[in-house]
Amino acid sequence: MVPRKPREERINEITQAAIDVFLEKGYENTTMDTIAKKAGISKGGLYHYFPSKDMVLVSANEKISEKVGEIMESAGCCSSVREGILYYIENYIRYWLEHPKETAFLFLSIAKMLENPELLKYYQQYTSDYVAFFEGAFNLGIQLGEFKPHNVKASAITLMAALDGVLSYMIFDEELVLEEVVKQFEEKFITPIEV
Amino acid sequence: MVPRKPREERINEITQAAIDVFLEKGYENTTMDTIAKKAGISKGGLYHYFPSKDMVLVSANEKISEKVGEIMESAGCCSSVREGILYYIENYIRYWLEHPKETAFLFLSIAKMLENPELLKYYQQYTSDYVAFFEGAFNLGIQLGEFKPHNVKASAITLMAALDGVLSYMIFDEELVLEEVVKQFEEKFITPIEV
DNA sequence: CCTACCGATCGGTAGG
DNA sequence: CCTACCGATCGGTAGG
Repeated sequence: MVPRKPREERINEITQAAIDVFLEKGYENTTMDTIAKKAGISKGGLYHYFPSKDMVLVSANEKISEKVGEIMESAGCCSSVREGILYYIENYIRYWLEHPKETAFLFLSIAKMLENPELLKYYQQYTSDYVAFFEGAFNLGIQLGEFKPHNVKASAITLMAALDGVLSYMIFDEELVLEEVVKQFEEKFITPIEV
Repeated sequence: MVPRKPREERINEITQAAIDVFLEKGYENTTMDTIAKKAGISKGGLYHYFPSKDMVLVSANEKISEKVGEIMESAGCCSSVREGILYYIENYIRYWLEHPKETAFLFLSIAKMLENPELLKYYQQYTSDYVAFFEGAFNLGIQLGEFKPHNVKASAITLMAALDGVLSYMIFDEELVLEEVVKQFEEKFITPIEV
């Protein structure tokens, strides 16, 4: 028997269907059957592709976070390392700010992964990529003489942490303007390490 | 009919029972009946004190976060504002780091509150208290000539955000030592504003 | 023995 | 503050 569609593609469709329902109804209020129906598949068929609802969560989380990878890539085109990092910070915050439901889902995913040792490794992958991005950028900046030598990994983690942390604050506090926050991040995380 | 115990006390007992079960089994795997049994009450009785499972979550969250208030108070006794803020940063991180289950629960609570407009106000209360603490500290520091005048609210939010954000990183990344992280926070958030 | 599924139903639980 | 009980639903699995 020949598969109608490649496995990868099917997984992609299911993940997108899951995201649609998760964002509309929340994770806990979404049934596997609803996801299956939306993906044009049976529940039994869904379990052929995903071993559990948790793994659908992980897959949805990965897909939602893909946008962040794109922002990283675009940041590479900036004229200086400094501009690249600022570009990333601004667009990272902007993306989540413009997608509050995705942000709530992101936080739920983190919570789920933190409380489930089986899932923790997916979260580790997700964060180590982001930290590596900043580490690479800082190192490049040092190499190019833009930045002073410093503890690059520690800086990268603090910056990533502050970015993640600030998201939930910004969602409900309308006084917090994007430009203000970006300026803050520039003052705290970039200016001090500049040559 | 005379209540056997004051309402406040009963709510406290139930909240503690709920925390015990939440931390052991996770929020979603905890039934109202289990909480009730643990608190020595019936499920019907439990609903006399809490209108919904969500409100038990909020109450549990408040109680778990009480420790943070105590750290704030202790920080007031430090010899300088600088030392007080450092004391708070160190003990805030230490507390959550030593209680990873509580941290996972905290993140879950945030996620729940972000996705439920009804609950958002509880989260707002929770954060505005913390931001106010740092705002107060920074203002005092400026008054006493320890710190340079600067955008105090923005600094407070960025610092709080970074603190919250760094927690999830530290839980799984064992390379991240408390002292290192505290040093980072000092460099980024205190040294630059010192006179 | 493998793949890509399906219709039907299980044992157990939920908040109220 | 309880017993009794509801309408509905869940994630996951069976055989084919």
